[in-house]
Amino acid sequence: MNPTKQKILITSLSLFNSAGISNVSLRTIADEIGISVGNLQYHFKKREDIIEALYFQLVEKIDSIFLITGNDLLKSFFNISTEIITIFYEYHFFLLDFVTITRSNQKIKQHYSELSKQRELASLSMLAVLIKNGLFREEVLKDEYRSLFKRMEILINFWFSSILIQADVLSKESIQGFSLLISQNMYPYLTDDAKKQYAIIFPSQSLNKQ
Amino acid sequence: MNPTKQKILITSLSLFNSAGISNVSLRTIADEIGISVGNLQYHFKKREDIIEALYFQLVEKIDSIFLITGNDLLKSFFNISTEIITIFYEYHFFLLDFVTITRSNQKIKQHYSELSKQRELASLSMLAVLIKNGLFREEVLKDEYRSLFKRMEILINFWFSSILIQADVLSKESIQGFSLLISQNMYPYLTDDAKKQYAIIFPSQSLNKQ
DNA sequence: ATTAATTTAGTACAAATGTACTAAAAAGAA
DNA sequence: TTCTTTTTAGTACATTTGTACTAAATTAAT
Repeated sequence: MNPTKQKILITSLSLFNSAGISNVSLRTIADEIGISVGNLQYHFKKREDIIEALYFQLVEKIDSIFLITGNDLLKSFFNISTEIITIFYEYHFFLLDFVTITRSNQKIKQHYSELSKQRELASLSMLAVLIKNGLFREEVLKDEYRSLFKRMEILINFWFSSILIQADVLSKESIQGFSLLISQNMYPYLTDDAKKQYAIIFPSQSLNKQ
Repeated sequence: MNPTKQKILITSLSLFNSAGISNVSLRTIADEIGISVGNLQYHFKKREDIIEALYFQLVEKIDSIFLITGNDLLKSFFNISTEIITIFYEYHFFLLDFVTITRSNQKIKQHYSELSKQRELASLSMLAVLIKNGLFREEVLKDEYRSLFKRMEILINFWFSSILIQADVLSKESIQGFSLLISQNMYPYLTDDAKKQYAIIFPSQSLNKQ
């Protein structure tokens, strides 16, 4: 890719993340790089185009996660959400303005909508495997795991938002808090066998029984 | 309250909800009411002041929920989240732009931050009562119910956002989906006794055992 | 009825933003 | 070299937005 184009994407990402999309104009980006707005416009006709490009970068990175599959089934299941949130952190501007972006960009909205459906199917079939391997219990409520997926999706998409509505800055440490949240969300669905493994994977969460 | 002032708040709320804050200017509001911008400015010096006023309206309404306590402990516990989300729907503009608003308004951010802490304490003591009454099980992980509260908070705050990043419009029906999500989030923490009650409260969620 | 306070309308302005357009400079191809 | 294409810079413009300011109109008070 054209080095200028690449520089624009990297700088935009950094500025978007730290200041929020609405506070970053084309001039801000151009000034930060040290090029003219005309030049910037030559590479990206509209501001939306930059956001779109970054979105598809993000999607690609997330996709690559699902290609790697570990040996320890349960552990890799927990790891996936940590890996996702780590990449999401790199692009957190997008999540912080998720609603605004999809509101003004139909292309991204439609793409994400499709993606979400695919992810749901993939997650449910992943869960089916975990059940078959005796790690997750069977459903005891109707659509229980679809509901679990939905909740996970919301937690992942809006975790950083939930931090920033209270804190002044977003730091990388917030990723750890997320892992705790997610693992505890899963816990009740584990079989007794898997719960023992859980205690080994997350020893700090264990209760000191008296 | 001054009738014009009241009209401004009602109209602003309606416009904010349907178009999103960023697409509603002072002129839009004034035009919609049929008054001058000058007049509007007389009542609310800055656009932020309208948002602030609406925020505190919202907070007040939510507060009033916690004053009412039903007889059936478990049922009223489930009802609370439905009541909250119903009021949130009335003010959904706020939740859809939660990050943007708190980013530019320190007063709201700090107030919400305090509020959140209070709500956490209130929820945990509520849960303590439910445990004492044999409806919720004891914690089996460290800070398990704090984590549950956190998850509930995120789901409540960003439920409408999670709908709108995929759908084109937000309808009142989305409230039902939320109730399902929340009740299923609670289910694993219920005692066997409470699970039986659950099956009565939410018969449609029961699995037809074969 | 006169005065004072409140409410409303209208105008104007400065700042910012996306974007269109032109021309120069640099790079590549023949 | 000469010609073309790509890349860059610079200028200019239309629009929007929040907001300040002035003056008229309305309402309340005495």
